[in-house]
Amino acid sequence: MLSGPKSYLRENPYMKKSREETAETRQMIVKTAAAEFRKNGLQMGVADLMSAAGLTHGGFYRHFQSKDELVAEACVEALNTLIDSLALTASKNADSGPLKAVVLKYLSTGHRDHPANGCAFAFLGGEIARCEKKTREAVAECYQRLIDLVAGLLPAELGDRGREAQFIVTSMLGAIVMCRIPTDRALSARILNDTAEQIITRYSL
Amino acid sequence: MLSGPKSYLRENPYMKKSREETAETRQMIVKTAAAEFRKNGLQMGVADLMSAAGLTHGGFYRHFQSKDELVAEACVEALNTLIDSLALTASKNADSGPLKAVVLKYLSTGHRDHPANGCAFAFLGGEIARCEKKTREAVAECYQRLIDLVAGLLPAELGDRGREAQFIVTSMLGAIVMCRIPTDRALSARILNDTAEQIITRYSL
DNA sequence: TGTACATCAGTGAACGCGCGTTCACTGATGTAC
DNA sequence: TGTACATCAGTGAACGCGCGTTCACTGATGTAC
Repeated sequence: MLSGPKSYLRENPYMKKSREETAETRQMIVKTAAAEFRKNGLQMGVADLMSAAGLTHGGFYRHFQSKDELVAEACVEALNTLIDSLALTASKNADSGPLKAVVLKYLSTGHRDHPANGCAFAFLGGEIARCEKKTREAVAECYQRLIDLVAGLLPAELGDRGREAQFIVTSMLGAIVMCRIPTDRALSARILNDTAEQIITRYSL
Repeated sequence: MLSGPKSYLRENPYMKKSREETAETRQMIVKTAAAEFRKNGLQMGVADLMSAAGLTHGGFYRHFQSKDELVAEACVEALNTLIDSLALTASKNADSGPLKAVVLKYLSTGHRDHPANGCAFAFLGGEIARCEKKTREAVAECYQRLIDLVAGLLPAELGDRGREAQFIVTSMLGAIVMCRIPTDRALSARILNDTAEQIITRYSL
């Protein structure tokens, strides 16, 4: 194969370095899109996205078949990064209430005010629900990952930790969706604080 | 004034019937938009919206200064209609658990599958958060209305009914946002049922 | 009451603009021998 | 090693299309006298 006819060459790992660099560029576009979509919504344009990544729009289709493909990957990237960072928060607070730390981090004004690093379920949920099947399924898998993380932080005594985790996650999600609507900062903060307090009290975190 | 010079005529209620009909048409456009926006998102076009209302796009600006003006009114219309219908459900079930009936109606697959009549917080929340101040403030007032409705259905013994209501509403909201993402109907239904069960159990509804 | 005029909701063509996507081209890099 | 050639990420102009908005026009209805 390695010394085979020309038509086979494309399937072999020639030009390794170039391919690695290309993959890095692609990943950088995905990461940029993950931030920009959360800030501006999924209707943000390909040209603006590429320029936020320091490139011009024409090169976009060297990396992606369509904008939809990027949307799917960017949502998954955004969610996995968020879940990783919540898992890190949990392990950093393993001794002093890991779930409490996760809840307080998720329901913080910092989360509310920095959509670029925030929860794509909350910032883009409505739009994702209108996306194509593949995107929705990939995002649903991330949801499962988040549920599993939270379930693992709940006391083993609890009857059905998955169900409790589901409730905790959707509660927090709803609070972040809602708290971003009012322009009244006090009302907004109250939504976050009330929800955090309810969860912490109910689960004695 | 009534017999004053021409320049004053516009301020008087001449052509009463026409003005009423115009107001009805305008209201019909708002109601159509309230449904269409929830189905397709706020980025839905003015031309499609007007054609869904049985009109052509050109007439739009006889009724609204801009699309943003319609967006604000349509969101408020959608939310008030939803809140009214939940209040009706509560009063119909005044004897047999009004809040339980409200929770089960909100967290139903019927709600999930019929966005045209659904909760604009859940279906459009992320997009509304990116709207202009006026829209966000008007929507936040509707949120307060919903909180007050739910708070009024909670037992008076509860310490802070507003806070409890806030938690119930954001939990339900988060569940509806999330349940619309998976294509797996079983997972989707589980999100709704788990949340309903948790709320009903916790508040002994 | 009848006639001439004014109003204005609704129509459909047109506006400039930005969208997702395509394409001919460039130039840096890797391959062939 | 040196030279001729192939690859392909990235560029920027261009594509058709749909967007929000404007405008000259229409025709039904109301007003003036």
